[in-house]
Amino acid sequence: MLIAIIEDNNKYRDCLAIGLAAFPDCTVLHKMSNALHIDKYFASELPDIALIDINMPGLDGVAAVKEITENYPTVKCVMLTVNADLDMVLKCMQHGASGYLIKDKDSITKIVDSIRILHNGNYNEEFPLNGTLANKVLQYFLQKDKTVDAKLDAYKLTPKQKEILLLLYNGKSYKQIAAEINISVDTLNTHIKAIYPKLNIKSKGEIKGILG
Amino acid sequence: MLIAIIEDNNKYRDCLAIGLAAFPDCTVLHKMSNALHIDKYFASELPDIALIDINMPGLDGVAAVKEITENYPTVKCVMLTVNADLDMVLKCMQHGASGYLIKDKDSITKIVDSIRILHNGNYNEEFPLNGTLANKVLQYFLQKDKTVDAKLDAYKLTPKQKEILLLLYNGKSYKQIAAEINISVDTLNTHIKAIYPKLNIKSKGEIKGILG
DNA sequence: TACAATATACCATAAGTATGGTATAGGTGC
DNA sequence: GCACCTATACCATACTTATGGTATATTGTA
Repeated sequence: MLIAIIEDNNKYRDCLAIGLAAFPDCTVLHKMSNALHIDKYFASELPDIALIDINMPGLDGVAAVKEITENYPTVKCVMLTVNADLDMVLKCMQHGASGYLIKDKDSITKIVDSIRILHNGNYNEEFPLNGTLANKVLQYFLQKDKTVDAKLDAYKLTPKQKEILLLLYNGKSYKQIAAEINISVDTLNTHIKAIYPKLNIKSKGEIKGILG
Repeated sequence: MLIAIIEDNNKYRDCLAIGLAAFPDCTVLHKMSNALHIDKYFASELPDIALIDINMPGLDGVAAVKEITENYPTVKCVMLTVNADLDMVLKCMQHGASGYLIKDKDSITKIVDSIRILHNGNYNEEFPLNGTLANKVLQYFLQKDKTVDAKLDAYKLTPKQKEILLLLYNGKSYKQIAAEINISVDTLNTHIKAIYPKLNIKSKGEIKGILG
């Protein structure tokens, strides 16, 4: 497997390169201290896997993933980071990262195992993910999947407010809602003035962010 | 921790009870061979945790979870099963199960660890899940998330239009979107005038109806 | 080269949404 | 009874979103 390492910390980068070289099926093709010269390196030879540090000065890891997946779709990106930040993981996933490992907790062996899985298997079927992160991501999706009704309970809304919120959530206009539940648009406005502060939002659009 | 075991296999039930009793912080409160008499047992004393076998004759494990979470919301349900069936996991999650472990792969120690986490922590923050299953569930949700992208393809939108539609879908205001993708609000309006007819809609709110 | 498609931008107007205020009637609980 | 919450309604104003029109620069392609 041909590997590119994009990591600003010289020590860790070299350490990783040496560690990987110890595995007969791993060849470290490129070593970069930032993501600015990806094109230059990749022009000579394309790696199978790019190990990318998230926290880098200049062009950061997330941007690097985006660039690689867009311009070099055959290269699979595995993120390396010290912090298990859910937002970062989701961002990287959205931009097409293929895996997410944590520097301290995941050993070289674990890294090699992960990239082997990626290299041999189907990108869509495997996403090497650190256990702690897997749980966080899972929670995120579970939260997202929880029934809307259950979520509404958390905001101490009255039955009327729930009813209205659901109609808003389903994309209906004020007119439609007022007609449907037989109140005036003014009354509807009054209800909404009570609902939004409870959810800490300021517009219809943000309801999606609350209820998924 | 007070534990109830609901498991039709006598051998495994007793084995589990004995195993759990070896941990000083575990007390097996009830042992049941089916889920029919939950009320009778729970009337005398409520457990903290219910370990529930999925495959039981009569009232099955999924139904048991439902009954317990509805009537005894303080009791946390951990499912035990031999098969890593994704559908089952999702069903149990929807009905409020707090964890999902596999009989053969997850040892007693793992079970105890899991219920300790549940007992001490917040139900919303932890969901003990067998690693194999975690991956499956993760894939399921990732796949589910991808369908939005697939749906967009059906409407023959340009990349810019897709980008804008997704931002609209996520509840962002015109101002926010214009700032995010560095175009003027006027240009954004022009794009939207091109997008809505393609989707046969007339307002932001209706996007939810299209993309779910 | 010329055409089509895309992306950009501005103007104007109408419709919808957000937020402030004020007010009345019915129900709950102390 | 009185305070409190809920639901109802109206007024006014500001902001956001929707839709019409017109126009220009870029890109790819017939």
